[in-house]
Amino acid sequence: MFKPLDPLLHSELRLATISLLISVEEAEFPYIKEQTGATAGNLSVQIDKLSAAGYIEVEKTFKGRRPCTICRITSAGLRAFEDYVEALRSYLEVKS
Amino acid sequence: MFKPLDPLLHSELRLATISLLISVEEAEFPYIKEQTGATAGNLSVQIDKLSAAGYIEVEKTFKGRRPCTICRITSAGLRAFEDYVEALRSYLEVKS
DNA sequence: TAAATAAGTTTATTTTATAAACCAAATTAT
DNA sequence: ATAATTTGGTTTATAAAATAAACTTATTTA
Repeated sequence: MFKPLDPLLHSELRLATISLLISVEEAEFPYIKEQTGATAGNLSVQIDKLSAAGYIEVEKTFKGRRPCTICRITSAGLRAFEDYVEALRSYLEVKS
Repeated sequence: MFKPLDPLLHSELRLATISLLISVEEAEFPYIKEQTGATAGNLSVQIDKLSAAGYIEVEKTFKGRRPCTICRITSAGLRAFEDYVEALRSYLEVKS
């Protein structure tokens, strides 16, 4: 009846982050922070979790001499998102 | 960009419960328990929260001499669900 | 050169979800 | 008849999560 919802994606900030990364090739930490309205600490933690799950890949480089964290969605992340959306349908669709 | 998600509905079991109640006029505790696969304790807690928020109304009666808890969605609950679904779209839709 | 800002990370706190334990009444088995 | 089990829950305790607060290091700007 109700399909289980991947707890890694069923989180407002992580879902927003993945949603963002889907349409954007790659994104830097401050951009994600700005678009989601998250605090840096919260975002840092959630990015770590998405990364640990293999849903995104994180590249830590430098821009000049400032740190620069770049995130990209992985194919596993994309698949997980699609599965999540599919599972959500079981909750949102009107039953006859 | 991303609309906030009502934390009361952004919970697997509470969302399933509301989703069920939308299509069903009313439902008894054991039925919701069976359909959602929840434990009685967990369901009891989540029903209380939905009730405290005014999203459902709970009628505690008896069936013969056994307790019988009947739940119905309220108009506030229906509206909250619709708002939640609308907010979710901002996370699920493909951005140009 | 002192203060403020940027870009994060780490740690602590609060909330939440969930499960475990419990209760009362009714039913079934011995 | 009474002991064990099931039904229909509630209450309390525990585990996990989200979030914020504090901190670090380097860089600008006043």
